[in-house]
Amino acid sequence: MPVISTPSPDLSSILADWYHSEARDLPWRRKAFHARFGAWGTLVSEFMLQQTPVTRVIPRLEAWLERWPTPTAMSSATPAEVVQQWANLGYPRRALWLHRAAIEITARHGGDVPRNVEALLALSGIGDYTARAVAAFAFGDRHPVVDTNTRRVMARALEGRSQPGPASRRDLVTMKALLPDADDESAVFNAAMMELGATVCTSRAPKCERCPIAAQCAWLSSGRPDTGDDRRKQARYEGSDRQARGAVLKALRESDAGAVPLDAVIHDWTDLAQRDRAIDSLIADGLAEASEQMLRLPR
DNA sequence: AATGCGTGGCG
DNA sequence: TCGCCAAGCAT
Repeated sequence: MPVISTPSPDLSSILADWYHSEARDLPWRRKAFHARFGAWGTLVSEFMLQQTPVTRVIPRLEAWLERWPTPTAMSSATPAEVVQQWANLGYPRRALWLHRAAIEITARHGGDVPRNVEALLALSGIGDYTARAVAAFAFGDRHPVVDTNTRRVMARALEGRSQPGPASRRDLVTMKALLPDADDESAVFNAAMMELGATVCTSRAPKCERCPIAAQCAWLSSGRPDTGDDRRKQARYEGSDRQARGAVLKALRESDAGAVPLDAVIHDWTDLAQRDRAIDSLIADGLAEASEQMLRLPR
């Protein structure tokens, strides 16, 4: 009988095999995409993917990059143009932050997206996730990339919980300990953990029968217990201030004249105090400006 | 550290 | 129908 036992493959090689055969063919994973747009392409895709689903980002990304193929190109745009191009991707402050980041990259880094995580973190709109995603996926460096997907996979596979707890910087430490030693393998590991969480180890109705690491999952082996969910619930959108802001901004984006009379902005809105609140807060956020009783996108 | 911030698809 | 959820960030 066999004297030589086959070593059981480690987590990272199982995930790498699975990733290479099962991962979705997304634009930002193509070699041609990196050849055309470099790290800027990765950075823009990551901004758009902050809380906006992949399927909604895909049709908007290429148009953005064709209009502004480099940080320097985008740095000379106006906020109004950027917010307009962002359209209905949601959370329009991200468009302003991306614009500021482009200006900062042009000023501080000669127009080249920095590779260093500290430098990336110093840019507007870039936090722990985006900084390391750019460093790992655009530059191939070894950093723990922690997002909602990897946190859920770690919570289930490692802790046996049905949902992760609130996001914590400790997650970075946990993820880093799982990374393979080699830079390139570590980038694949990050991508594979995210892909697994996005397509198999989903928040609701996870497809454990299709999971490549089912055999080593603490949650599955203990019978998928409901361990509770201490994540904060999302506030209701219907009737919210956010909905009012969204309606005002939509009106500004769609205004042919580029400006709307203040008293005509979402004129059919029933809660007038809420409408005024929305306008004031958009101005405070730099997403709108008022002059001569007109409201417009910021110039 | 808890909150506020868009929008739309899906079960 | 309607609540859940989505590659987070700044304050």
